[in-house]
Amino acid sequence: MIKVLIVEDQEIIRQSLEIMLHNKAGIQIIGTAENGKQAIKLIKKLVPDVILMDIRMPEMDGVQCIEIIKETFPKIKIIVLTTFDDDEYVFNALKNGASGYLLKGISVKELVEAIKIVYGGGALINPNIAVKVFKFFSQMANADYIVNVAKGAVKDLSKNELRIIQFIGMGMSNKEITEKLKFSEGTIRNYISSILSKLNLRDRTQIAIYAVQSGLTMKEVSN
Amino acid sequence: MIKVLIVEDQEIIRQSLEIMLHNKAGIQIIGTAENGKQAIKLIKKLVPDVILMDIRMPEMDGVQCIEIIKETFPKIKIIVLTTFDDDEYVFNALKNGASGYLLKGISVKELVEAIKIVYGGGALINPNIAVKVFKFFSQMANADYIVNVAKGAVKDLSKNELRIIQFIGMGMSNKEITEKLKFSEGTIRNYISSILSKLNLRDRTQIAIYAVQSGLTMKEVSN
DNA sequence: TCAGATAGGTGACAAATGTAACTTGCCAGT
DNA sequence: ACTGGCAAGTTACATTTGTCACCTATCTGA
Repeated sequence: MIKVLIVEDQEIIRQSLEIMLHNKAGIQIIGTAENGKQAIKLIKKLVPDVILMDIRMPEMDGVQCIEIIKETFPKIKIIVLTTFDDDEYVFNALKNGASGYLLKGISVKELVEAIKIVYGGGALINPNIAVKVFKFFSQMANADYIVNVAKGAVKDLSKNELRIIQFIGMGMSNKEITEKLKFSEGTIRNYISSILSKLNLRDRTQIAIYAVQSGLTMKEVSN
Repeated sequence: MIKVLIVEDQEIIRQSLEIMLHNKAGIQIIGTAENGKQAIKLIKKLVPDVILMDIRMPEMDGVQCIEIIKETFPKIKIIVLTTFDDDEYVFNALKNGASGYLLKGISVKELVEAIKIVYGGGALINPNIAVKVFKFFSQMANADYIVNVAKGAVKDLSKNELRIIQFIGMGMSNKEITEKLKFSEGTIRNYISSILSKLNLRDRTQIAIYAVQSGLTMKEVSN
């Protein structure tokens, strides 16, 4: 039995969701809330497995709500239901860890399916919303022109150089990096010079941009 | 009639795709290719609407192929078919502008549906792959701790300040920014000082990181 | 064993960056 | 007409950053 909580401010929709999901095999609606604040209180009592949540709500909007829920109950899966593809919200909701993003026009069958997929650790995006996600990625591709690094060059970087790139990507000054690695500041500067020439960049700011864009900031350095 | 081209190195799969899609209403297979190079030649002759493409291929891999196709024929839609979720490829394919990313285990019905959606300007992600995309987004969220900006502060930024943040996020020096906006370099520096204190950051490197992480670099400044 | 590479370090310098205090010109509101 | 506020600019200064030439120790392969 998957325990489901519905969070939705419009009564009509809230009720119709309840009716739709009522006595579907494997699904049990354990409660409903009208806004974010109520939802959070309920969650603590009822501990649902999956939450269906509207994104536009009074009091506390869905995005904030997701953020809070995910902090305290990272295991609870959240499916965002939205009337129309609210540009603004999509990415923030995804960023905060929603597992699904669906339009309300979805069929009962699809919704049930979605709940099961999400419960099982999967994720879902509505085709209409997928378009936005895809656009986002191609924007990232365009962003490449901003800091352009010869692809082969990255292989030439030593372990220390990679670590320094990460630190720069976290916004550290030379002094701070000096403390992390146990080199002298002069050495750090020399390393940075070498990084700049290898990657054909001009200054630490460009290194930082490269680090963030390429995701280096978040990787472990093994080499 | 949607004109479809199949690009797939394994003969069995290539043929089975052909058979699957053979005489489906609204779909016409206009050709098949075994690798990227062949595909590009064919595209010029046949001008398909939608391409079904394997991502792992000899000679020229799918990612490169997508990049080239999208450069010269941006209107052609591409659906990537993959045997298994090849981590490496997913993001690069999306970045280069693929409109769909599906596992080969898909049913005929779903595939036909997918082709139509993509042809109509939509996009698709397989649930299994959606998981990766969602993970990617939550990674971005985790990255927030690196450069931590008071959320309220962002509202205080003026239009000029926002534009300067974008330029810094593209790795420009003060001189370069001076040329873009028509202010004196001193003024730019004053603006940056003001940005730093509003966002409570220390130097332009941190501004750049913030710009990239928050996606500001890619947005239009309207205000 | 000896030449050469490699990791780390120094010091001096030029350029870029950030800060602060002050000026100027303009506009809105009273 | 006066005043406060704001956008833009100027100047001077302290700090940080990047470059370069050169030093030292350690190790490695012929």
